[in-house]
Amino acid sequence: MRRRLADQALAIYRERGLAAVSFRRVAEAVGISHTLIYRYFPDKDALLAQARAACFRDFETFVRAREAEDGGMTAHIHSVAQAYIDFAQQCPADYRLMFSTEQPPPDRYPQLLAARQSLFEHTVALIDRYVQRGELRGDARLIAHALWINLHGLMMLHGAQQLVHGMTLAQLIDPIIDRLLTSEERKP
Amino acid sequence: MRRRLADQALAIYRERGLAAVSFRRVAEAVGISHTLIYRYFPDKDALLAQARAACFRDFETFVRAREAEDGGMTAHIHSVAQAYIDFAQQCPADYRLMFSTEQPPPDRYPQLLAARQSLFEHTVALIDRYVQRGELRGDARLIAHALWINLHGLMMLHGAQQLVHGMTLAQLIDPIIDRLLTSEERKP
DNA sequence: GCGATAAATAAACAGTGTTTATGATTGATT
DNA sequence: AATCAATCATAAACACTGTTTATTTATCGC
Repeated sequence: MRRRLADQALAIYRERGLAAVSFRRVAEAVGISHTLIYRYFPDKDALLAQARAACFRDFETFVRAREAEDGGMTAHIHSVAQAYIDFAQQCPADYRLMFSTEQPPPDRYPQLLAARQSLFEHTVALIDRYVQRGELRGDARLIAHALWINLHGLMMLHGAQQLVHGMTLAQLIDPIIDRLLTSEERKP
Repeated sequence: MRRRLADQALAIYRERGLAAVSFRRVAEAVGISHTLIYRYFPDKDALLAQARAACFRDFETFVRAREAEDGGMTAHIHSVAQAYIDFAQQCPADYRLMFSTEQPPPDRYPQLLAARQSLFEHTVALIDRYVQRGELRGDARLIAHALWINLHGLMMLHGAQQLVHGMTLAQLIDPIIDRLLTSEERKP
């Protein structure tokens, strides 16, 4: 039931925006009274946190389904980056909700924290594999950070329509990733 | 008067969060009736857009005041990056508001667009100076993009408390910038 | 002084998250 | 099987919100 409510909240968010996500509307869509939601969620933030967690799980499923492991390290990591970009473009609402700056501290929602952490740890693990094999130098977690930093920063500028015209996102991010994978490790 | 209202809205936002920014509260703080705000702003989004624009202007003033031009290119650009990080940490609310994912398309608010563009163009200009002098290779706008992408991505991961412990933001971003400034230009 | 215009407010509307009171349903106990 | 308690579900109410419409107040040219 928690899932049905969160799914419905997400559906409304997707097609009508955050302001349209109200207990009344969600409850009506599910077919219950709006005060009954309080049996399943302590407040609206908790409902949205659950919806966010669902987004992160979908995000991870999407990336896992798209990553191409059989073309070598470079192709593999590029495919992950491309999957990240594709998801952000195909599901802009989900992406906005997940990375909204106005959400309460995620410490209070362990499921959300876990879903997001799981996605990130998947990236760390895949990079660490190549580090272990000696194909990549450096700390896997730091490289994963750099990758996420660039992907998220790129999507942010894209969302703000502040990118140079006439270039695809792939054209912008690919050289950055290449640089990330080929450059020597530094010790500051 | 528009400024007074936007300033007060920002003040309330800073200390009590977005949910607390209401026409009633802003109007009371300024000493007018809440419906009078409609003489100055068509709706709440417009009021918030004005507050955002003020943030961007403050942001630019802050960065300009902090950038150290007399230590050479590398020190100069590092100082700008550090100013960016410092502002985001000293005024987290302003930063959240400026880069909120839930704002209406900024095309509708020319002042906001101009303020943000002005800040970005300042970065482009400063980098272009070094490109013109031959100290830096590549397209200034692309390099400025890469810089912003990394800075914003870093602050996002920081805000999500997803960065490795025991490292300052400077320790994370400095090697990235060094790499950005020293690596050869690529033609994808 | 007076009418027209602008400025400011008050009242009202539809809708919100949340709390409290009220009714329906179930399940176990005697 | 009847009853009591605990849960489930709803309805009503509260204090808000953004926004619209009506009403009052002030200002200015003549």
